[in-house]
Amino acid sequence: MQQKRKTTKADATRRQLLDAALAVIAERGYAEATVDRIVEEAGVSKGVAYYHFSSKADIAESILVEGIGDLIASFESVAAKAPSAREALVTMVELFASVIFKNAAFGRFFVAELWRPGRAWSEVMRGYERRLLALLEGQLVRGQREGTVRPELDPSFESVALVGMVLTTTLYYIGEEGESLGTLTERESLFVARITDFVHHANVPSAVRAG
Amino acid sequence: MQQKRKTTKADATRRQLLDAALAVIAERGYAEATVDRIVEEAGVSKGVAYYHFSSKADIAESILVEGIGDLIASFESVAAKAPSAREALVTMVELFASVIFKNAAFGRFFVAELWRPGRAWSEVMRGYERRLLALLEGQLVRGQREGTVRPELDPSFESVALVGMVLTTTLYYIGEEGESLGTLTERESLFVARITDFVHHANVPSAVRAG
Amino acid sequence: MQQKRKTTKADATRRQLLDAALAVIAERGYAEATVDRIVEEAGVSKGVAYYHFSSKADIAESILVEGIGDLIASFESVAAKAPSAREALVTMVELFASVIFKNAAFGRFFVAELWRPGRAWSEVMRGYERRLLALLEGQLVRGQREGTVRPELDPSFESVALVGMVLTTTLYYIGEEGESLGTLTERESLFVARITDFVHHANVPSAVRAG
Amino acid sequence: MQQKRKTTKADATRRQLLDAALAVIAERGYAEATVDRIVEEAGVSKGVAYYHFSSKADIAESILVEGIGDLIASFESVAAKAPSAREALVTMVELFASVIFKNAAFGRFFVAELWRPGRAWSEVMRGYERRLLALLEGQLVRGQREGTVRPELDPSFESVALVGMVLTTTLYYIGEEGESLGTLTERESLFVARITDFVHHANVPSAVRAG
DNA sequence: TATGAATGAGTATTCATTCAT
DNA sequence: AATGAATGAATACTCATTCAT
Repeated sequence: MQQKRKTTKADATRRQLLDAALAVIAERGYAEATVDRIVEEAGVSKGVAYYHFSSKADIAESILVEGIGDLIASFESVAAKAPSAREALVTMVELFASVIFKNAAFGRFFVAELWRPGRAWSEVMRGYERRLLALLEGQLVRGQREGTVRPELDPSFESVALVGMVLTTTLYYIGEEGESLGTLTERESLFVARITDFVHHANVPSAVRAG
Repeated sequence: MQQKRKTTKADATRRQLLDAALAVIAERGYAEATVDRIVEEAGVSKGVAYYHFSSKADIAESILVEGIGDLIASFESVAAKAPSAREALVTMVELFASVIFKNAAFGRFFVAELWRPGRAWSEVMRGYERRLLALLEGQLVRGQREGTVRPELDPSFESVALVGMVLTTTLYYIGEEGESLGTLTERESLFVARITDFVHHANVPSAVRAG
Repeated sequence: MQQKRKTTKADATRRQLLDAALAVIAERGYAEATVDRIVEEAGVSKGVAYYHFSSKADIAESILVEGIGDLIASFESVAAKAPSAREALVTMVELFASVIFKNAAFGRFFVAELWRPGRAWSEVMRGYERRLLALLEGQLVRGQREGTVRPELDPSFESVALVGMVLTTTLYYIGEEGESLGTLTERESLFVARITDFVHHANVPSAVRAG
Repeated sequence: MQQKRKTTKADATRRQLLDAALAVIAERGYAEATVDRIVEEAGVSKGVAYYHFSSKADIAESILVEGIGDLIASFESVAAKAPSAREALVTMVELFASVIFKNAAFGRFFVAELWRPGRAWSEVMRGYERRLLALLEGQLVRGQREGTVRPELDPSFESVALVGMVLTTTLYYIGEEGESLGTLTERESLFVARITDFVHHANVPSAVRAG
């Protein structure tokens, strides 16, 4: 118990650092985020940052891994429960957009690093990306089996397209309208509907849609 | 004449610097591209870089402005000549993807900076972005008038989605298959077709498509 | 008894720290030996190092003082028992070389710190050095009285020369041949004989030697 | 010529840095010498240090290499000119001691690094050391041929012993008496004579010496 | 006695930019 | 136009030491 309390406090420090880092990185990007600013924002000394993480890159990677990890967990849950690929895809896209709406900082960091040349992140990070894309791809393939996704579509291509599109449009929207706090506003929900509608039309065979 | 030759030589140096800068930036991103590496790659001295450009950011912005400027010019030409919005959009998307295929370095730089928080570039750069998006938007509106784009689509939303999707999928494809030299290969053309098909389905009303 | 057992355990921890510190210092020198590495090597926590020692320098000094202290004790015993200066000197040199052979880490640390500019060690350490040199010097003076050391030799000079020579040659030998475990090998004994022979010739007047 | 002047100025800066670095290192050793102190001492900015050298270690290595290089050149000249091994050895030892007398800073740095565990210096440095020892060794072998060095001596062993002895005794002497400026004082010459006498007795066969 | 989280001053190194030539 | 030496502020990272538990 004594032990536990200590561990908890150390974990709290770790969390503060991650939160502060995300905030600072979101402001000006990874490269311009300084460790000094991060620890100042977190209200801890510089030393602890290096006690808990091995480097600035390690901090950033932890943020990305954690964020994508959560997303992957949600996607997996959706994949397991959704009665149809169509519903799974819609929910996934909604989830993804929601996450970005609620944490634009993470979205910005993610989009900036996802296609960044010469990325600093390890193979671990790439593995996470692949898993995220694979979950989308899986539902697209399932949709083709179920007849709700056009057979001529390339699932691998489209999973990337979906991620790129959701990220870019949502961030663009936030840039113009401001970030969301708490639950999505009506306008935001409308916007998400626009994405799912777009995807729906792109995917579904005319015959089915007409029906 | 003396004057002209000199100017020409100066222009050549400027060109060398821009090309070298793009190559270096493409490798590891803007932040990790050093002026030292750029002048080394260009084979000129450090001082001359600051004779031709006011700062490192100025070099980078010149690259972006030039690249997007060319794209805008092409788009404008397409917009003026295309007999229908539908054809204009397809051509624009093809053009865009081609540019990236032939110059992945530029594509990577563009995608990294387009949604980057706290961007270093001036309003000039934002103006270019807006013009690029406006040209796509214009054709989407035209398409709605012509009945080949679903009226419920938001042209502003979709122009952003198009740019994001084309950039991300093309770069992803290049990452897996390697960059193109010279004209597009058959596989690359097939890939571009996949994008236009996706867009087509997302845009066109069922009735029209069915027809 | 409770007391004693505790003391014993505390002493064990102290011993572990000293041994670990010597090992770490021997690897890369005092400056590059970190307290973190030392406690890791010792298998104890960081705090405990500062419970037993007041500083990193204190740990290092303890090692040196202990090592030289042992050497001094041996030298004193030799000085008391040896029937002649000549035998005393030979035994001292043999002892010194043996100690280094069996603990190259200590030898390296000693030689590095002995002539180091701006040494971190206190006057205590200097006192030990002086005592060690004085014991050698004492036997040289005795040898002069006994007629086995040339009168024109400066005992102060030579005591330093002996220490320097034994340290450097032995470490050089170890560097080439590897450290000794347990008793000295035949080759090592041969090497030590080489040192004593050298010293013998340098010291002894021709008349005596010839005799 | 314009060119030459520039080069000269750059070289002067380089020299200033090396001199300053030696002074600072001599004070407290390599590990405690900071680049800040060095550039302050040299009266230049921090940046130039890294323009001329790749790292702090590079600066230090340059000092060592230069110093030993000079010594090697002198030794080679002596080896070529000396009529006998005996004279060559005496001159070499005198030269070596003189260099240290006139530049104790270098001597201290040299002795500290020569047997330092986990040395930072490259193979280049080791090569220099070997060449220095080889030149001494060469004269010892020659002396054995000429009959002025006892055949039972191991030249490899003794070359190391000589270097160690000269370095340690000279530095010890300087520590007690202070460094020399300009030519050697009478006392210092006397001290050097003491070394050569010691070496002489250690080397020469009794028969010869008696003769 | 022992733990390990936290501190913060210190350090090497980088790099955009300037400037004398 | 061009060179390359020089500047100095900024930055990631280290590490001896402290301290609450």
